[in-house]
Amino acid sequence: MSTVPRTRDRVLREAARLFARRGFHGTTIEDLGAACGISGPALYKHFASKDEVLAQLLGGISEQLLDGGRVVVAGAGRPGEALGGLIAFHADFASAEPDLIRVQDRDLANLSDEQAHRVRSLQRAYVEIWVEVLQKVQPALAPDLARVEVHGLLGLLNSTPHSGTGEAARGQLVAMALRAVDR
Amino acid sequence: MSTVPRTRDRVLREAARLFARRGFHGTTIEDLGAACGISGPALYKHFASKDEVLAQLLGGISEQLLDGGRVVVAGAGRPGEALGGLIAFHADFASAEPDLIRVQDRDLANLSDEQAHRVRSLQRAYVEIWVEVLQKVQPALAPDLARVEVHGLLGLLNSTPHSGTGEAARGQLVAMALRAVDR
DNA sequence: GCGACTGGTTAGCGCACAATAACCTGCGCG
DNA sequence: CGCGCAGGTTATTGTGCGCTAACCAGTCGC
Repeated sequence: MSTVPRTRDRVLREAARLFARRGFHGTTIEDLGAACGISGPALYKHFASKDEVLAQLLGGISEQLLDGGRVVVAGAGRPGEALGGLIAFHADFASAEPDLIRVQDRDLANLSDEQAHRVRSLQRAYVEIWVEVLQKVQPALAPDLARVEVHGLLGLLNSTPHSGTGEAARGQLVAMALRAVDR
Repeated sequence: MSTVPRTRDRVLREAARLFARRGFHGTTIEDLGAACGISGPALYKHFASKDEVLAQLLGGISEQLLDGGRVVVAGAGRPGEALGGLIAFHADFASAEPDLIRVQDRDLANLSDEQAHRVRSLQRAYVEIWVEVLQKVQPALAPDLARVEVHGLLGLLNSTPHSGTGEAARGQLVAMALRAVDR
């Protein structure tokens, strides 16, 4: 079915787990291979370098969030609905993938300049979606304060790696986020 | 005046800056020395190892937060006042020291098991202070949900490295945090 | 004025680990 | 059947970097 080999995906999944726990530099090529049932340099049959693994991982996350965010906003009617949708969407993601959340804002610094730039612009675009929506909900809010508020919301929702990923936790965080932007 | 040499403190300050930007493994001993005006292995006159630098840094942060939190709670009257005090206190810290915030939850994994354990218990104790206060404010809240809520608040306030450290930003985050726990 | 200590220097060692080389196996295919 | 290639293996290389060694300058106490 999949034209792309399955091992590659496996590597990315395990990389998320290991990088989240021990960090990028704290994980060796051999660790990563072992976690995938293959060992060591076999990874180079699928990725050009260790850095490329990280780049694929971070790029994938950022694209997934950006795409999802766009879909949510496109499908929403009133701005308030869009904001609620973004909160729910991000909470879903953070709750389902705490490892990815962890890696995303922790190991960006370990990317090559070029890749880091790419990922950062995706992230920026995602944040801008939020900022635009928030500014429609609260037109009086200055743009830079809106950006502060968005980063605050994302920080709140991204606390899943520390706080737990259950359905109850997710609901709690969503409720807090909604109260935080409600006035 | 200070019985302790000044260079040591300088190293810790620069370490915070460099670790925050490039990460622990992304910063070499020589980088760190150079940033302090000395070069390379001179660090070993002040620290036994690179890891000890990180340990001192993280330990210092955790103790500072824990002590500060205790003082706030001890000096507060009603529980609501204590919670507001904790929020203001943490916002002050996160706003003044975004680098420390960054390093704290990013490079914990690079500590030795022993040191990591020490730091983690300090962090846990700090979180417990928040949880206890929050539970007094909202007695109906289940303990584990209170913990979720606290981590959410800390995540929100800890967004300063992404969102900016101005006075206006700090105020915005505090306001959000207060709304998030108000009902 | 001379040991001893503090805090700095440069040179060099050792090792972990990313990356490569060289080799093997099974499988689709004309 | 033989050939190419996808996807493994182990052995090896190269190097970045943490840390030690050996040495030197200033400053104190006696």
